[in-house]
Amino acid sequence: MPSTPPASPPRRRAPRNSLNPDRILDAALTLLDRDGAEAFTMRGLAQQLGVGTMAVYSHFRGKDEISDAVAQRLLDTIELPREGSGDPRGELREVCLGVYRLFTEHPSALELLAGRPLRGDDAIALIDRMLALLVRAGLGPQDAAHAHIALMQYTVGSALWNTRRARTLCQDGARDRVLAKIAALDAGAYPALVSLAPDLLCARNEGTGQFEYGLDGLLRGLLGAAPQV
Amino acid sequence: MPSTPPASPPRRRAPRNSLNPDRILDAALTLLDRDGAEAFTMRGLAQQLGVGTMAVYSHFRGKDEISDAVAQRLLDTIELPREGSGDPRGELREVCLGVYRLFTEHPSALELLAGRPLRGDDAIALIDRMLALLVRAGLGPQDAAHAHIALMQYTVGSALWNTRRARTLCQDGARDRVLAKIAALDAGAYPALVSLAPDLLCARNEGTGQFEYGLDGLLRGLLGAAPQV
DNA sequence: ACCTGAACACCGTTCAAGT
DNA sequence: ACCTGAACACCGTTCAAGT
Repeated sequence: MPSTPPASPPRRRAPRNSLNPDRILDAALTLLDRDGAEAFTMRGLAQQLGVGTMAVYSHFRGKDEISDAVAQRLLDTIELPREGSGDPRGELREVCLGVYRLFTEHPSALELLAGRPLRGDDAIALIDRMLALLVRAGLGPQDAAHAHIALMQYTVGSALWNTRRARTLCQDGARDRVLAKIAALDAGAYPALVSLAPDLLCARNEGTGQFEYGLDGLLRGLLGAAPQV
Repeated sequence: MPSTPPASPPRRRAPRNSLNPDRILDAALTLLDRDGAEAFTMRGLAQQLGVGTMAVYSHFRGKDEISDAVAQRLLDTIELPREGSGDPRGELREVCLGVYRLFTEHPSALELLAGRPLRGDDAIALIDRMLALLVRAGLGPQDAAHAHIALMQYTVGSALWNTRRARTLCQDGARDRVLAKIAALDAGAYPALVSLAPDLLCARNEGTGQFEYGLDGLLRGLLGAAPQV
């Protein structure tokens, strides 16, 4: 059938002001969450918007600027617990959980934020809040600074760990291959691993339980001995 | 000068067996460490080897297989402390420091390993060792599993944090821009951050000091109260 | 068997041109 | 001003061909 038109007919020219930074960022976040940062392309973004590839460049300098803007917007969505007069440890827990949730709900945020300096007001507010809580918990300036960084590192590391694990385990048959590998382990050579394998697998599937286990341990170790459930 | 030959004359055909997997992985690691995972390309690798782009494909299926092999080789270089009968906490510290050092000395290793399941024997040995130490420290099976994952997450997060920070701070003027940003902060709006800014900057430049601070805190919190220097 | 260049289907981005 | 396609310099990889 020689005269068949192409399957997707050439898009009509987009009306004059149909595009704007907000619409672009919405589409970018949708694609980022759906396909991951690695698969995020300018061409795909334009297609999602129903627009020529270069149209986006009228609103953003390029891909990096879009990634930055998406990251910034995500940071702004972190909910800080309302200023409480209660124990600072509980509030610190909430703040870290908020950051963790952001990163696990938007896995691409990790890749977007990991490399860039935090320069949004909300990120600043978050850091200030954590530091104030650490001081209120009784830490001196240097301890508070160290503790703040340690908490952020643990939180980011946990989120990264989980999202990467999730991605590799979602592939077809990956789960079975892991189980087979474990079953094949030599119990003589790796006794601890073999006997704890069920617990390891179980710990992984716990959602935020694993994160909270380490977070509570870290807070306990950093803030002092108060047992607190 | 119309007859000038091209600056780099076409490479002679490479002798028959000059290439082998080891030479390829050596070159790959060199490039990865020098330019980062993002800048690592098959074409660049072939050029580094003085060989046509496609020559590498005779020894590896593709880029992913090379990345996997490099990651595996790096993992194998982690030195486990010799089996000690002493306190498990000190040994756990050493193991985590070893992993941390690997990741900070080879920043690309993080990107290579973060997404892939650990399937080398040395990685297995490392996990087994950590679990055994945690059990020896008195943790039950589930606690040991949780603690092991938390320690890995913290270690990976710290290394990621540092290498990314280092990369962005190495760019020209980035350091000054950060300082200017801090100086411009409103002390009324962000009192804790402003007063602790010097401590934060200082904590960052400490090398492994910051990492050890959090690691000791985490070990203290996970293993129990024994104070230990 | 090992190494080669040309070619394909991608990518981000520059550019000159349309409206 | 905003949107467009063609073109450029990249990328990983397939392929048929050289040695």
